[in-house]
Amino acid sequence: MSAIRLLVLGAVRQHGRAHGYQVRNDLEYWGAHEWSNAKPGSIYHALKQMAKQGLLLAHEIAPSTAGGPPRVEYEITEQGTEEYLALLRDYLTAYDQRPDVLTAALGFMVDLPREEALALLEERVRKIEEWRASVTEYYMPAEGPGQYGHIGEIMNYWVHSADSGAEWTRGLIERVRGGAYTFAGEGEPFVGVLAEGEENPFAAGRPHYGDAR
Amino acid sequence: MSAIRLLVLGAVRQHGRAHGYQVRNDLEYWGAHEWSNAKPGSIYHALKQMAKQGLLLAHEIAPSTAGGPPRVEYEITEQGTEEYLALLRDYLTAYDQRPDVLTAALGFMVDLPREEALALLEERVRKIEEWRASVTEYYMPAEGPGQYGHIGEIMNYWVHSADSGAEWTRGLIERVRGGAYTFAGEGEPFVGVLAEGEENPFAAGRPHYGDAR
DNA sequence: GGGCCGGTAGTCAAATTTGGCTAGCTCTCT
DNA sequence: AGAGAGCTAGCCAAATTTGACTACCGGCCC
Repeated sequence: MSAIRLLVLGAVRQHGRAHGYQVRNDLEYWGAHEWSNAKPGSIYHALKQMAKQGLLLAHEIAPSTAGGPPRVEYEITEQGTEEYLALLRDYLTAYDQRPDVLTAALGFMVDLPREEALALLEERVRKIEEWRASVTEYYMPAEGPGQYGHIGEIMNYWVHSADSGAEWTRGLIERVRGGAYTFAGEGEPFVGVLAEGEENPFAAGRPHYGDAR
Repeated sequence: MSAIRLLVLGAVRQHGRAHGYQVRNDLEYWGAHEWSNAKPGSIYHALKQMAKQGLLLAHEIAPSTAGGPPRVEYEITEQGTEEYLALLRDYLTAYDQRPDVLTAALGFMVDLPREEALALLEERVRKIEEWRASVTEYYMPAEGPGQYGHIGEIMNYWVHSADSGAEWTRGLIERVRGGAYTFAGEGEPFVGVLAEGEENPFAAGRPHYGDAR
C-alpha cells in the first residue's frame, strides 16, 4: 500500500468536510507531492474509491461561486475513522522501507495519545531489530561473507539503513517522552492545514529538493 | 519509475536469451520479490511492454518438454542494452529514497567499468549533499526550527536518512576504490544467475525478513 | 489407480498510478 | 476592451501493479 489513503483520510478528517481540491491543497502544503505519490489523479481516485467503500460520505454540491465544475464534498465516516487510525498505527510500526509511509504517519502521529504513540514507536524499533536479525542470519551464512561478491553490498546497504532508521526512531522516542509536541487530549492541537485564504508558502512549482532527479 | 525494468533487462541480458519464468526465477534468487515489486504479473507485463517498445526481441517457442503453455523467449536488443545502461547509470546516481531502485542498481553495477562506477557513486554523494542543502534551506527558515511543531520531525527524518545514505555510499566508494569486486573488463564476472538444475537456496515461501509487516 | 502435491509457465480482472487535459471564472496589462 | 495568465476544480486514457487464478505434467502415497 502507498501512503495515499492515510493522507487523504487525514486531510478530510482535519477539515471535517472537504472537497477534492482542498485535500489536494493540504497535501501540497505538506509537501506530499514531493515525497509521496499524491498527484491529483491519485487523490481524486482515492476519494471516489473510499466513498464507494463507505470510508467517506460524498455530498454533491452545486458549482462553486468561483467557477469550475460542480464539486463533491466528503466527510469521514465512523468506518473511515477506524480505517484511518488502523492505518496510522500500522504505518508507525511497520518497517517497510518506503519512506513515504512513515512520513505520512509522522504527520498524523499526534492524533494518538502520547502513550500510545510511544508504544507504537517502541514496537517499531523492535520490528527493525527483528528484521535485522533475520536478514543477517540468512544472508551471512557459515561460509562467511564475501561469497556473494558485490551482491553482499546489497545486504550491507539494507542493514545500514535499518540501523540508521532504528537509531532515528530511538531519538524520536526520547523527544516525545521528554514532552515534545501536543498529542491527542493535551489541548489545542497543532494545525497542519491552511486556513481559508491563507497563502501557501510551499506551493508546488518552487525549486525544491524534489528536483533532485 | 520502479526498478522492474532494470531488473528484467538485466536478467534477460545475463542469460542471453530467456523466457519469463527464467527471469522470474532469477529475480526470486536475488530476493527481488522481497525488496521490489517483482511479482509475476509485473514481470510478464514488463517483458511484453518492452518487447513492444523494441527493447527486447520476442521469439515464440513450442511448448516445453515439461508441460505448461507455449512460451516466449526474449533477447535484449541493441536499443534495450542502451536503455539498460542508461537506467543503471541513472539509478546509481539518483537519490530518490526508494531503496529498491538503488538495490537493483547495486546488483548490476559491476556491468560498468570500475572507474565509471566510482564516478557515478561520487556523483550520487554530491546529489545527496545538494538535496540536503536545499531541504535545510527551505525548511529551516529564519524563524528557527520548531515552528512546524511535530511536522519538523519529518524533515529531521529525511535529513537523517540522507546523511546515512551518503555515509554508506562513501564507504562503498572506498571499498570499490580499494579493489573490491570484479568489474567490467576485469576478467571472469561474478555470476548472479542460477545454473541449469542448480537449486535456489533463497526460494520464495521461506520465513524471511520480508515478513516484517 | 485415484488423489493430490509441487513445479512449470503463464493469464486475467481489478485496482492504482501517471501525466496530461478541460472548462469556467477573475484579474492584470496594454 | 481583449489577450492572456492564473486559479479553481476535476476528468480521462494509458500504463502499471496487484493478487488471484489456470492448465498441464510427473511423481508419491496409499
